[in-house]
Amino acid sequence: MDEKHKKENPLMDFDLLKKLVVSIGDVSEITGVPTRKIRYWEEKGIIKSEKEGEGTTRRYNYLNIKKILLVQELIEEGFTLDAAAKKVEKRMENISEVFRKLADNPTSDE
DNA sequence: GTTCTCACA
DNA sequence: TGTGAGAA
Repeated sequence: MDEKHKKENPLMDFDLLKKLVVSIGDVSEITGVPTRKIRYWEEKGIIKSEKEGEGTTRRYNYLNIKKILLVQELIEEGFTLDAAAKKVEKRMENISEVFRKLADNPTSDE
């Protein structure tokens, strides 16, 4: 049906996604993962968060949330943190690449 | 609301 | 592996 992008799709608001940065509490609500667990994973080095300027609060962007989501799914399937982390790292490479591509060139039809 | 540490299952 | 409780 749609062969070309005539208008902007709200579901493809990559600019918003790239600017989307929330705290650990919001991530726990979105991912359903307790804040304790998120800090625990980061403590193990599975996930990484960015510090907000002068604040010490962790800030997570879309990629971080996606990573947490992937880890959670894998662990629930029976994988361990290290195993899940490895698989997620692999996935993140593709995800970040595709995401960057789409966000930088949303008018490309492929 | 967030951070950290100590301790437990 | 994940959580509870206390303290700031």
